[in-house]
Amino acid sequence: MIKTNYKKHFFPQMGHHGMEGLDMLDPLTSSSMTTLAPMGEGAPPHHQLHGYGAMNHVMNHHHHAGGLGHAPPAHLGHPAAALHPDTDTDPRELEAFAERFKQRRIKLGVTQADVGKALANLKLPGVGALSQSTICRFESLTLSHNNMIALKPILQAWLEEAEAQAKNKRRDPDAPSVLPAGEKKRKRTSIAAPEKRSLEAYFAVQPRPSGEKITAIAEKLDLKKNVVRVWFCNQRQKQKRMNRSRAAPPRHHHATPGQEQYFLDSCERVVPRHAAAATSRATSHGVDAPGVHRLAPRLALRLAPGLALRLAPGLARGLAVG
DNA sequence: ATGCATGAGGC
DNA sequence: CCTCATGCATA
Repeated sequence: MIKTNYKKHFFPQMGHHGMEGLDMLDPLTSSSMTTLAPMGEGAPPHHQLHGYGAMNHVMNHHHHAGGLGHAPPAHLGHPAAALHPDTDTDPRELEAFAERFKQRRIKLGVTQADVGKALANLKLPGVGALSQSTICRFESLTLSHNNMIALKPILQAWLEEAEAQAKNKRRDPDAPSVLPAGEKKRKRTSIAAPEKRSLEAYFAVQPRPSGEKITAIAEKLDLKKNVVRVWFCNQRQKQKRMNRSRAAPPRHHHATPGQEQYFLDSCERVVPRHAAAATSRATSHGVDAPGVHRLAPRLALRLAPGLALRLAPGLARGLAVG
């Protein structure tokens, strides 16, 4: 089965360790008190992080969608974006910066995770630490355009500060890093390949299935409804992320009911009834079940997503008509 | 580097 | 419910 057993919220009492590197701004020399310690000892208990473990999440009050910065108009890519001289919203500039950033970061000998933590030391208003994931995504431009724009100035500030500190090296014994006690770990559901293929096929014709549709899909693939819903949400985000590569504007391509039904049918019964199939393998501790194998996907046709739209209609009508 | 997830906001 | 920004857990 899909084991998604994470334990809901739960914060460690915090205090979590005094994290090591306090000043990761200067990784090379690793330690200059000036940049101060992340959190830990005397840290003001003011964090409203919401996550599990202990990292912070910094989005302070107010705006959200604007991210840390703001949200400039940013329209999806038209070729001729010579309209606004705003060099900061230019995808090209972002791309260039991301690359420079990564190179210089590496040159400084700092990891993505280090950068994330060090950001908190920058003490910029409203800016706290970020995860390795986010830094990685920034570098690979796998964030939304607005998110990239919001993060750029922050990372740029860090980079400058880090390079400045790298110049005047210093040394200091190091800060200890007592790793905190273990916490409950949340489990990640792992959707098996066959199911994933079915979901992708469906997504190709209808990226935004209704709640009922989602329920139907979940049923057929033997996945929890929420897992399917989240999958579609994440898929949409991915599709959107940096619309680079060209403009693929917001087409509302609506699939005919027939098309949807067709795909639903094609995904059908990937999982045998009952038999709690261990679709997702227990990632990690095997709290889970015995290996159950799933049947091969029933997709009648292996079509490229794009093709599916053009070819499926006829078939759909003939086969299913929803 | 990425997949699945949470949560704040917005409707 | 969705969108968005983010992150833990993983591969």
